[in-house]
Amino acid sequence: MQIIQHETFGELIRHCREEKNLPLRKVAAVLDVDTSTLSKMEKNLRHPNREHIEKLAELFGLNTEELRLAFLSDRVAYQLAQEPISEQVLRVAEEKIKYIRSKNIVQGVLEF
Amino acid sequence: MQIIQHETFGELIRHCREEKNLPLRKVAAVLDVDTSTLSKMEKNLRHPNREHIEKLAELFGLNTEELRLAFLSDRVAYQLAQEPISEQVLRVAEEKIKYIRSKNIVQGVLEF
DNA sequence: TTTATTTTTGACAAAATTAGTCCAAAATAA
DNA sequence: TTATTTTGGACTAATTTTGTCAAAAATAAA
Repeated sequence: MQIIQHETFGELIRHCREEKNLPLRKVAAVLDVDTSTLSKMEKNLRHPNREHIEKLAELFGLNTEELRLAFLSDRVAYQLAQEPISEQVLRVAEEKIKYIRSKNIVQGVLEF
Repeated sequence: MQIIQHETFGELIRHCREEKNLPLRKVAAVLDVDTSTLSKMEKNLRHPNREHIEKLAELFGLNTEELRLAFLSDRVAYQLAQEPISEQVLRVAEEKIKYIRSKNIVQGVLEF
């Protein structure tokens, strides 16, 4: 399955579910949540945790990382969508991440 | 004052305060919070709201946007610092923001 | 049509997170 | 020393987030 870049996490898992012709009921059972919760997740009204993402990835044959990418990028995008300075925020954030990581590396060993 | 890119929001406002030789007490009064709250803000243990940012910008003669940039980029950076895929997250988020904005523009009018 | 099944929605309580204060201790300056 | 500033922990209140339930709405099957 080819992931569309601007597809939200919710849209993505809904499309996967529809592709497999599964009712919410079935997928919700795998995640161990109510159908209502999953319905909201597909509408981005509830957010997945790591466990949800792992189970969904397994179920739909996706890479865990790409599902996590979809979720994390959604979160950042919605946090910044109304900010006129979003572009700069992303660039500065990228630099800060590099800086944080460089600080946490002591003689090649990661420390957190 | 020249803003250092990898300086956190907390570090930034502390440096500004020290430059003006103001005790926490004075700045906290402007923000209408306890010195303890401001101390934590300078250590990034509490976060500023829009009002705090505006008052701090005015007090230190900074642009509101650059202060907000410092705060928002911190938030994104700390959310993604432990994610191996942070770079991709930033790129996809950028695309999603463009997409969200394009959806919200109807005949040149912003709709939210 | 009916009937069964799936999906959506709002209301709600529980859980989790965040914010701000108080106060005492620690650090610093006078 | 003494005064002032800064810090940190404990705590409560406020806010946000989560998941469920139950009923309504939508869709599919008989």
